[in-house]
Amino acid sequence: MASPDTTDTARYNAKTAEPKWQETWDRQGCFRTREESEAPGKDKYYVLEMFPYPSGRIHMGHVRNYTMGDVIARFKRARGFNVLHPMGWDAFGMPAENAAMENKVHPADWTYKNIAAMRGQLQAMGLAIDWEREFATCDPSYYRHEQAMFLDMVEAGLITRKKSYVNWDPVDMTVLANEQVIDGKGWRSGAPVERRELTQWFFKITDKADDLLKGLEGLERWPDKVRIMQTNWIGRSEGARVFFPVEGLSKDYSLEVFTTRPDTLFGASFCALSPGHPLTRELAEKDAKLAAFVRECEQLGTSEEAIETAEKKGYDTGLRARHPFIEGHSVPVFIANFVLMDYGTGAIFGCPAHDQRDMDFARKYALPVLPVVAPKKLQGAELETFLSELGEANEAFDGDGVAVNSDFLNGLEVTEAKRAAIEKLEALKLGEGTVNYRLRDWGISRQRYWGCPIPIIHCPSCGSVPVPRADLPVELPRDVSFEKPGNPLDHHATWKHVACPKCGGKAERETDTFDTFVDSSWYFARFCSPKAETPTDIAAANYWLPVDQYIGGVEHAVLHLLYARFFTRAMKETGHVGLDEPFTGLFTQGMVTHETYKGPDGRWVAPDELFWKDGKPFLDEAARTPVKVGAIEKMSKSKRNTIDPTAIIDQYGADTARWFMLSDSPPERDVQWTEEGVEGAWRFTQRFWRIVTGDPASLAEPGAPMPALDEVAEALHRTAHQILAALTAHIEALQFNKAVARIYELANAISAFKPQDEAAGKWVKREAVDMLVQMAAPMMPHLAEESWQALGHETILAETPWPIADESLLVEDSVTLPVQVNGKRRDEVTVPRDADKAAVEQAALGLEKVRNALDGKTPKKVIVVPGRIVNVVV
RNA sequence: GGCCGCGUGGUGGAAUGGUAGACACAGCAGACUUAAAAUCUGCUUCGCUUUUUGCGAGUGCCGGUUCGAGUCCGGCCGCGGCCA
Repeated sequence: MASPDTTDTARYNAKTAEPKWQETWDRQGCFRTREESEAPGKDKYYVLEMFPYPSGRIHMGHVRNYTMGDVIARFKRARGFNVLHPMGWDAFGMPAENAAMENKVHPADWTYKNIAAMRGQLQAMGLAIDWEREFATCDPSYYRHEQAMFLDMVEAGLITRKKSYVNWDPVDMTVLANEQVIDGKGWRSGAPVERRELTQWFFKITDKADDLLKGLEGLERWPDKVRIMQTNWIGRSEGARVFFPVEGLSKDYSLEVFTTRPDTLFGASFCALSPGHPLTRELAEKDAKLAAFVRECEQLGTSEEAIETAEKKGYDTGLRARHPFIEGHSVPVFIANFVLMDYGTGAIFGCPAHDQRDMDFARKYALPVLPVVAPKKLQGAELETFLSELGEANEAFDGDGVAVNSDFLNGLEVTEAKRAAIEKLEALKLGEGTVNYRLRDWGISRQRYWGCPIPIIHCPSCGSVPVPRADLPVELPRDVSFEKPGNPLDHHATWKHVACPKCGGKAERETDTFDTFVDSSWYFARFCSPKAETPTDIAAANYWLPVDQYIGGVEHAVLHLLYARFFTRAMKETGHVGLDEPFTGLFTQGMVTHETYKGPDGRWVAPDELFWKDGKPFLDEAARTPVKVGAIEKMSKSKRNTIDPTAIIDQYGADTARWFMLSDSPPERDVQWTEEGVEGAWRFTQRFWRIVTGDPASLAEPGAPMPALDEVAEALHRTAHQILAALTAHIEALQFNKAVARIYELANAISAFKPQDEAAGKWVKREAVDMLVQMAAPMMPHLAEESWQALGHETILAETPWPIADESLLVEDSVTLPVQVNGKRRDEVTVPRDADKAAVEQAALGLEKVRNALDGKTPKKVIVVPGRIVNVVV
């Protein structure tokens, strides 16, 4: 085939056209944001794609994400909205420090260099972005406001400092996220990870758990999937706190446990404490064996999964806990590795018959298994059998049923029994009904350099003292070394030693920095007034927020989106914004995938290293070494199945890449990158250009008055307006693949158009071609501008209003209805649109094929759905 | 194991309960060309029928609701995601 970068003048040359139009848009300030006062009578529209981490190069996922956002931005602008469409950089984080350690480059230099490279790549995509609002979260001019808000939030009681377990890498001397722990070892050092207790800063997100849960109900333009994931993550569960007085201690002590199943209290056969429980600590001080057991537990990771899959282990303290309901009965107290200090009260009671974990534990330590719930339908002998089998079983029964062996609860169904048990506990003052959440407070301390410093000074006499506002920002020191393991801020010679702002005595800075999720929890608000002297300009924030359409990967369904929702509430409480929910519309796009290839040595082979012969890939041109085609997977460096967007843009142009990313696959689903697909997209850009410019003499002058239309001209006229209406609805609904199909349909209709009357033909073809170009503009903006100009228009398409479909052309005068006999299609009948049912029925029954199908029988019933279908029932 | 989503041609995918397969990719045939590429035209769910006309089957499987089911309901099978 011809090379895409040919200079043939009959071809559309993306290589020259694209930079030209990018420069024109830039020079004319087409995408500069208009403040409220500059846009009277316009509604605002804020479209935002999740901002990228500056890794160094954009990838196809970015291309897909930013193309979708750009289509919306351009479309909404053409539809008369005042649009905010900004871009920035999620610029703090570990990869910069890794690069510093590996390549001896300063994290700041590495980051800003990457930003410059990626900005250039994004600009080559021709995005309708207001670059004047760009910022990076590692700019002190950004993070100073984050520090100020942190202090506001400390004052507002939204933040707490407490101890918590972390994954500790003893070699790198750093805290690891759960996903950095692989098989219990640090991902970089390979050293066994320890659970360690550190004092850290926390946002009190659990205080807002109910509010965050309720808020989800109002987010109607969010995918249900994401709302369900957040609901599960918050994990609200109703249950009870129960007190078990402990015997065998020198003091009076009641163990507080949380349970979602107070109805199974009569089946309790032990209590278990978390290794981190205060009572455990106390006991461990006098019990070396217990202390050793606790240490062993701390070798385990902190993730629920790690704890869940580990072998259940316990340590019998010898203490007994008195049963709240059964006089004179007590159960043993264990320390158990599967009890989480962070969930509930850090202590449970075990009812082995009705909880699998408790069952496993009971069998291991030979504890009794007493069934206290049975399926309702079981009676007499069947019930006896069920209960005795469960008593011997290794499988717990956690289904619904009625209480048995449970004194005053007997016969009550689970829900009823829970309520009755709670009432009794409250009457006995041995417990109460309570709500527990799976959600934990958001720990934001990171023992790392490349993050926003926490603006606190620790003074031996005054405690944790906020850095005075006048001293903000607390800037990261530039002169740091990554030679030593651990946090460079912690062993910096001078930075951390300061005078206490309160007493003036010797004090030390907090050397932890913020979790980068903090940075991304408010950037959308900063975009409203990126240069303001305060974190937000409240008027600008009130105007632009909420984000009307937010677009990003589903991998952020829980953490980022939940934190941002919390942070917005916290900003509202501290007076920085005026709303609770930052994103009214959310769209989660699918991944970009590609085939994978494996060479004979089992190593992954990149697509551009292949030689194709007879549709099969080889490692060499002579086709001697075959390559195995593997699964279609998300593009990733490790599988070597990535395609570099810049290479594609160089070869085919940005419009081709954009068009391909929008074609075929529904945007929420994964899209497979294929060579054929991108070739097809490129060929269409050329065909588009030929349709528009191939025969200028066949088009009327722009703005020419409409002549009388003959039948064929009228048909194209209608088609164009119908397609316009459909495409407009598709883009509104973010159904880009369908919008693409409509463009093809119109292109096909124009190609197939055979005018009869010359004047009418010229006029409707001009209209159809103009519309085609305008409709394609959000998706292929450069090609559309070039076409628009070639069509003789004086305006810039980026500033031209969206065309309006003529409603009267959307309905046809006559309709063709399928005619079924007994639900089977036999023929079709064309009738006037407003024909009454009797007339349609008569026309349908008169059809020869229908009569044949009836075979002389009399119709029992004829169903006529106007404008839809006729069904003759025999 | 729980929750959620998805199963439609060779492929990606269309289809307010109303003509299943729009649109595209790939493939095949033809036109143009010395030839190829590009481009243009046509065909392309499967089976039966000599081609047409036509007939039959068909949206993972089984059943149900309905005049009518890819779509709604119940049960199964398979795949994917999240949580465990």
